[in-house]
Amino acid sequence: MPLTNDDAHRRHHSSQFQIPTNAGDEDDFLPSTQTLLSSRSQKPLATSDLSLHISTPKRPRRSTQTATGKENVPSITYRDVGFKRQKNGAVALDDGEVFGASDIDLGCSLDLIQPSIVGCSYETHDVNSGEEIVDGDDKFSGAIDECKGSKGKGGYLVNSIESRLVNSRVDYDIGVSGSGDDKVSGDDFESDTELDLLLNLHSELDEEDGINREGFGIEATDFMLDEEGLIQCPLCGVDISDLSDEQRLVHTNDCIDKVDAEAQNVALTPDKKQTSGPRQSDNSKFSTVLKWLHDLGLSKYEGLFVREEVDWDTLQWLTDEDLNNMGITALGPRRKITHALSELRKESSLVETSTNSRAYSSTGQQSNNGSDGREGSTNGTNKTPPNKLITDYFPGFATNKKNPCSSSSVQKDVGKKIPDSLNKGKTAKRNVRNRKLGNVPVWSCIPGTPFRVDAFRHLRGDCFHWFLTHFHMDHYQGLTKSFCHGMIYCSTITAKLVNMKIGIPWERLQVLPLDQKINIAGVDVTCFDANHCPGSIIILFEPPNGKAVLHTGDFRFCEQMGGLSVFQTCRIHTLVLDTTYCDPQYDFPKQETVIQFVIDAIQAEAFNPKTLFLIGCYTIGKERLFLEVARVLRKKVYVTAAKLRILKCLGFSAEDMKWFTVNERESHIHVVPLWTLASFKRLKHVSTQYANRFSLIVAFSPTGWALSKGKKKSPGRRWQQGTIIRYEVPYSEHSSFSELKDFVKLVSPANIIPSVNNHGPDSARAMTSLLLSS
DNA sequence: GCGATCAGAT
DNA sequence: CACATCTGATCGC
Repeated sequence: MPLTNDDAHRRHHSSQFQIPTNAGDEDDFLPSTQTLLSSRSQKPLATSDLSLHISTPKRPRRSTQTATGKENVPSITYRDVGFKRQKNGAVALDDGEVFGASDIDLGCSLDLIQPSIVGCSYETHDVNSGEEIVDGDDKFSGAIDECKGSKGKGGYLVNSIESRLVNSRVDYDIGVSGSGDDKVSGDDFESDTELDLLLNLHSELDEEDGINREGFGIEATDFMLDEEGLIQCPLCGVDISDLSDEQRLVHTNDCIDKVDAEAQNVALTPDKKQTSGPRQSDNSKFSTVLKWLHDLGLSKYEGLFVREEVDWDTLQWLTDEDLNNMGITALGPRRKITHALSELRKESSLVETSTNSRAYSSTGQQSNNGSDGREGSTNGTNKTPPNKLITDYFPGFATNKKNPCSSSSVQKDVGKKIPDSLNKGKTAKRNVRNRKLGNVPVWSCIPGTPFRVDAFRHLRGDCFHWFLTHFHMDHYQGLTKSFCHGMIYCSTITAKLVNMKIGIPWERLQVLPLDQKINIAGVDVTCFDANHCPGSIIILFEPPNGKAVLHTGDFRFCEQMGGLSVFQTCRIHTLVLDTTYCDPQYDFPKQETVIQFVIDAIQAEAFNPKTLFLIGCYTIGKERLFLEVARVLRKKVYVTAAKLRILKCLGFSAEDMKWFTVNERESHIHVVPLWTLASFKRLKHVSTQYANRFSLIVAFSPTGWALSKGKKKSPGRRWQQGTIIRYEVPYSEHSSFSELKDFVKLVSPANIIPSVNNHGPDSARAMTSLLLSS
């Protein structure tokens, strides 16, 4: 049942948004054709720019079958939003689940905001808008202030670009080139726009690539060169200089398989140990600890140490706080232990890399913790040699690019399919990421420290210090409220979200300040804003061994970051790098450029008052995009109450917050989850629901993948089906290829560990063109 | 019945 | 591809 005018009238209306009246009759309105756009746009430039060719989406739309054979039809349902229909027909948010995952599914909010459409009374809306959305968490206010304080220092929030957007000449670098072979409307472009750069990128890189191949022997760069220039197997260290490239791969792959098999054999137990009892299965690894305790005359704490699964490695890094947390509340015993521990550390610092063989490494092969093996290749060479290839920083990269299931055959044409005999789909991918070190991926271990980063999928008793770089599912996955493995370190914003959404008690959360060195377990730790999503951090670890490790988490390199003095003053030994877009094909524009594009596109279409604009976002992420749209256009954007609650955690100023409204009548720009925009099917559903109020939907999908492979040089895409237009805009919260390049150049690490190893076979080559010295 | 985990989806 | 997420099934408590 469509919303009637009467219904609309009875809802309270806001004057905030003035609908332009100069548009043609709504009946006139044709589903945005290129001509129409051009002729009506306030900015001819923008409209011509928008004239991307309309292509058929590649993915066939089909309903998917669940495992049970049930039709999995995406739909907007009450259940999706986690609210309840009340007796009177009104709908209320289900408070008990306000922050349940589904509750944040803003895309499903249409039922909520348009209850009459689905047969509810208007009280519903009142229920909604009158919903108590005040957090009531005063205890956080200090923390939030702290966040705000960081604004001026170059945090996520600092990149307010409003003034630049308003004043600067519009750079239509994106969404302007049509299919890629169209000529860009000449007058409107300067010759040296980013677009040109984009267009030239591929050829340039190809050339570069060629040079590399000839000059340096690109195929060999996947392997480690030792100091004498011999090529070593990244796994066993054997000299393989004399082998052909293929033979080298074969050799390496065999090694991987061996290591993997070993890791499988020994590592299966820890994960399964719930069933067999945590203690007995690997009691031996605690025996040294227990003996040590006994020698100190503290046998009575044996139980605690076993319960917390403190093995010898973990022991070395326990702090007084840890001991207290474990339940050793008496000061005397804690003193005794910490003193004994400091003695231990002194000893072990003499033998620098000497972490004892890891718990699950029964084979003698160093199977864990990132501090070993890998470092051997670059050990001692803090100075970066000139013309070092990027893959020189990826010891064992050959192992990563290889499909783990392709065993030991050399294959460049292996394609995407993984042999059925082994893993399939995502499982296989995970194995790619996690291979090499048994269970714990290399990138989550910080060499020289007892720390893990974003490794909650691999919780173990051998670690007490868990860092979380930001609050995205793929980084906190595995973290549940029953977490009992020590302390979690993260930013204020992340801590707040972790506490709220997962229910981790504050006692387990340690907030890390920004731009300020602190000491944790004998390691200096400094955090910087990662410019990824709110609360995201880059972490610098300076362990006693002098080999600084910089872990970027997910990050987008930006000017402010380049200005940080640490990167110049501190020698970074190991860089754990977000390599999501470490491929020349990903060279998207600056965020502000994309934001400007979105703003202009909205303006171009806004002559039609019956246009609904949708902007995609994540639970956390892409805020800057819709906030800037709101600020520049001076229009509020609609968010659901649940989303607003999240936004309130992110440290935005009161001034910024006023651009958000939970009253959808106040805005024709709605913020929705990205996946709502993923398919036209869903968009059509939205369109149907809004049939009375809107005749056109313009959706923006902000994603770095907008520039991916199949899409070639088209820098942003416009799709249209009937009265629905969807733009894929290259708004990325990860570093582009060239930004990665700049960052690596700036940091000049001796060693790089990629945190994303999901590149196909070809990208190895692409990576090699990442020359440091260029 | 609930939470944790995983497989399979967009 | 998969940025990050959702959904359903399964298992253990």
